[in-house]
Amino acid sequence: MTDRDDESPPHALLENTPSALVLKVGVFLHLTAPEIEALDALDTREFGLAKGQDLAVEGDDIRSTYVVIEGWLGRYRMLEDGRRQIISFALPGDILNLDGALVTDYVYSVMALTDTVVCAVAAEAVIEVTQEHPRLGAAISWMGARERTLLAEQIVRVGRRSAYERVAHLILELLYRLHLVHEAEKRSYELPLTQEVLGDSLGLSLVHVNRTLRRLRKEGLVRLEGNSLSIDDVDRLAEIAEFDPAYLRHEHIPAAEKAINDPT
Amino acid sequence: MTDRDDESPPHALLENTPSALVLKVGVFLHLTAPEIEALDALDTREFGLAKGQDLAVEGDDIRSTYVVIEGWLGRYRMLEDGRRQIISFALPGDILNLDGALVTDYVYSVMALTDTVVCAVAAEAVIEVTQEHPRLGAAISWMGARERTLLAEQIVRVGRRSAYERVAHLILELLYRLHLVHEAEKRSYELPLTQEVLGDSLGLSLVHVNRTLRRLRKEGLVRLEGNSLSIDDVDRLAEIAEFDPAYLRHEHIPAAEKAINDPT
DNA sequence: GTCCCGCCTTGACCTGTGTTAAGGTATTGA
DNA sequence: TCAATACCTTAACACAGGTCAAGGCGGGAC
Repeated sequence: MTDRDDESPPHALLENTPSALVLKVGVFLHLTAPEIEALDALDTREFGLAKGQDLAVEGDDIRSTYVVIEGWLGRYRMLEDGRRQIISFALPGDILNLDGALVTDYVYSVMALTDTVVCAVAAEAVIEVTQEHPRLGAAISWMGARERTLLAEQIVRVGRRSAYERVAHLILELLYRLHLVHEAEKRSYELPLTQEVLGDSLGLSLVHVNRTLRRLRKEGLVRLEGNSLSIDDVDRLAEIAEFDPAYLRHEHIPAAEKAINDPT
Repeated sequence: MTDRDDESPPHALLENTPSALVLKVGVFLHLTAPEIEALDALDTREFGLAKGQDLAVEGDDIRSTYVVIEGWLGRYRMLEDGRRQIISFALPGDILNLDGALVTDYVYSVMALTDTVVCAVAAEAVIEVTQEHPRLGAAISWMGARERTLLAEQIVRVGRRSAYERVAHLILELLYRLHLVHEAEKRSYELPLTQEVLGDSLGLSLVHVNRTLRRLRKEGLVRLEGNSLSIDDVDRLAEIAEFDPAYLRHEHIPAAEKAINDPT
């Protein structure tokens, strides 16, 4: 994971791409030539966002779907008194607002948590493509299903786990998700989130996140220097968090391939 | 809402239906004759579940999608020490396991919270239908999007709201959802959930749910006799919960109709 | 240099919610 | 009739996690 010239290390996967969608969809579907063509024909627009900028805010009428090329974003909701809940993180390779054409005004906001680059695709165009290429529609359903799984897991995390378990669980989820897009080493990764952001994701206060991290450090489970997080004992951490990566699978799943390839 | 012969009042909407799917999908898409035909051709199997029975448990390899005909179910996860988190409720008219063919083994369990009747459809068949009728695929994407919204809202509820707000918020969400399927009066409905179940949904203990309901009662916001819940002051409750029903819309949305009807 | 600002860290104290325990009221079934 | 079960209710107490407050450190702007 290190022998690569070091200018732009991890997301080489996603570079030079007219349509990041092709790569994303290609992760779990062997695309045919016409399908690739159709995806590439979508007109896309790549642009950057500085840390802290909102990609969209509640009430916007978004008509685009976005593929994250680089950086992290967070979907969140603010309450009137300033409390914030981060609903989900979008990492490189993730898709935001998949159903832009179906769901009209947005009820959450999306913020760049680091400097980011995203690629916008007209949401209606995505739908149109699926009309002609139903397999792509199935692929999209699949992505949607995966997102639901992530959300469900977040509910369990926040609803029934202790602070200690929550932090451990999230750390592991991020490790696995980053692995899938080659943005993590074996047991470590760059975690570009402030403790405040972590708290707002986990339903904890900044201070308690700090206490909890301290405890994990003292117990020799993780190390955290600057933004570099490394996990010393993945197994024990997984045990503490009762973490099972099963819910994160999203490679080619034979059953799905079959169902999709085999119309009628 | 009362002038109807009273044998089987509310879900008349869903009765005598070879395929509850037609009704469900029809809620937000004007179906064409061939589409209806295709949906009706799916072979379905209706069956009942007694309260407390599991429709599926973690690890099952479910190959069916279910439409809830009658009764309430809950999707949940158990932790090893007995803690339970209910991720979402499925009410009459809701669909469970929409992506049965795509996601292999299930990472949650689903339990009948009341006596229920569900209608099973082979999940792969659903996919096949969408290959031939792409508009149906879009409709399914839409349902998926709606479910994600519900999950996101649950995350905010559990992550950043107080017990008092959580209970109020859930009470309102259920009111609105039941309205959509004609299972609620204007400001009241049957709430067939024990306080333990409410707690497991809201990330609270049974005892604290009780305390909180007592408070809502004492403040004249809701009445609860047996399973009959009625809300005395919807507006104030909504204010307390910071509840905005926008996220629950799922009627015909013009933008979506257009996108879907207008291929290329 | 030095001032500021964003972020981390820690301690002291407070409170919302969990836990334990006990009893109440229906309902069911023998 | 009584016992058992399922659910609700309430009180007393405990504790996880929130809040408040203070200070540290590093990097950027000037």
